Amino acid sequence: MLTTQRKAYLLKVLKERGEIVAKQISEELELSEDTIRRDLRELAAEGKLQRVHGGALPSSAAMADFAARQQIAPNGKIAVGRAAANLVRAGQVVILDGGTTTLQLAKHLPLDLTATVVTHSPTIAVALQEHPTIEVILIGGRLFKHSVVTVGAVAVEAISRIRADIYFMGVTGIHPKAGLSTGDLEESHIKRALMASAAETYVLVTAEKVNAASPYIIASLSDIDGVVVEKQLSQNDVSAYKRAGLTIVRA
Amino acid sequence: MLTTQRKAYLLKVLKERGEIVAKQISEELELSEDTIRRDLRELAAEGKLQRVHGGALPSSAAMADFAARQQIAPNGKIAVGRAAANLVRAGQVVILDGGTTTLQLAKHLPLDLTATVVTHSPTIAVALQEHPTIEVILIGGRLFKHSVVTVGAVAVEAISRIRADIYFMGVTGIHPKAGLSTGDLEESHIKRALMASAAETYVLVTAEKVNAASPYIIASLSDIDGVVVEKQLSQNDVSAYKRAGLTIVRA
DNA sequence: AGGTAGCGTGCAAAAACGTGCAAGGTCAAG
DNA sequence: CTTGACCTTGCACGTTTTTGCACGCTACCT
Repeated sequence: MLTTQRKAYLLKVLKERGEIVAKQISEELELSEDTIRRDLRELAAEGKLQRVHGGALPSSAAMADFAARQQIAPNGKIAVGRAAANLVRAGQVVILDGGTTTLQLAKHLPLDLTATVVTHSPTIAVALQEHPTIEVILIGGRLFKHSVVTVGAVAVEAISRIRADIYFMGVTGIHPKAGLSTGDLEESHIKRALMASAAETYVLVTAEKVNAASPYIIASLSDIDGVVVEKQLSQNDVSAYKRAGLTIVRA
Repeated sequence: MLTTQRKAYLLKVLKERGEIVAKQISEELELSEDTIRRDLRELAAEGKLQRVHGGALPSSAAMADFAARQQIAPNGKIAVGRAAANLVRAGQVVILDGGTTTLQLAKHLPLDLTATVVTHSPTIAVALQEHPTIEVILIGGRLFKHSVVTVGAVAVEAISRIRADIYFMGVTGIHPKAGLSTGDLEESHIKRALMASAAETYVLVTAEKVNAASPYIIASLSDIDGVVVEKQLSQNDVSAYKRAGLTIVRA
């Protein structure tokens, strides 16, 4: 095992488990604690993590967990969410992705709207619990903690049995050539399955995600029907997507 | 558990519950009171909290106000939840019912516990998202809004494919003759399905539910293995359940 | 006023730490 | 192909930190 690999592993563990216990890692990797400690010291010097007695913890709020991200809903996300909520018609079956932007969508659904919402995000299910006339269908499966959505074969299977009118997708990047992408492989599969179960797919896009790409490709622009973007984006920024034939909703 | 995490945990508890009781925390974390007291002393020195006899309080009045609002869970539910959490062993597959008492159970699972939690409650899934080492399996289905749990054929089907070690059930009534009951028919079906998928079933019972019955019967006392009850209940109250062969855990 | 629960201190064992060093491996110049 | 510089890794050693326990003191409650 190479040093670089080992450090990557450490950062991965930190992200997934939220902590690193030096002794535990040394057993997992069958290396001495000294080596692990050395790595931790170096990663701490690079600012990638915070060294503590016994192991390491995430360096800062930069690695902020989902709970923290949730509290600070930027205006962009609120605007995009509200605009997308207006696209929903009475009686429709709507699929809502997980994520902070779609959560804003859910919170902005009109109180007199009668519709069915399908989601794989327990957070959104809880948020819609107070809505009087919306029927909620929750997709089960293994909980992917980082995004707080269910993933896995069980989830894909459940999704395949649903026919929805419209799917609102969240992404971490949208790019004219690379298409839509996200940071987790499992999630990209789920998003594809949700697309396949919906007649139309709209992507919710806040400014920082435009012309960006993440490791895992979900689909190309030609596979979706429209995007909801922040009003502040320039004509230049959206022209490529308009040319691709997408409906542009400015929030 | 790392020292730094423990201090973070203390501050979190302080924020959520509005107070810290040293003895209580030492039981939750399975550490000596000395260690907790030392931590409290250090945090007090940093001005992060105010040390008092028996534990600690928020340093500022503004914080105390916020904390007080959060503290809505009655002591009985907290005690029963905590006692039930202690029944969980490392590596087990645990089914958690929906409800406020089981939510307390989830919140009191030791932070270093490795286990799998199966639940049909999105609320519990969200609460466990912060837990570092617990794998969460969410049961999908139609959301029954009153209790915020999934129900229906899809849920029953998903449950039937799971084999768990122990199931913690919430009820609205437990009665020596009528057995276990709840207020919704769909939920009673789900609870039966969950029982069938678990090797053992424990029922969480707060004082007001003892010797009460609701419209829909879930099962008889002979179908379950134990109950977790509040300590305040008299011997008289529990004797009927003891005679039925149930394990009684007093919280 | 007396008993109990909580407190702080000192102490010892255990765990984690940093440093220096040697064995082994890699790579490139000779 | 050999040599030497350089890096990585595990171990030994002494140091520091952490933790639980024993002891006597203090605060709180009845």
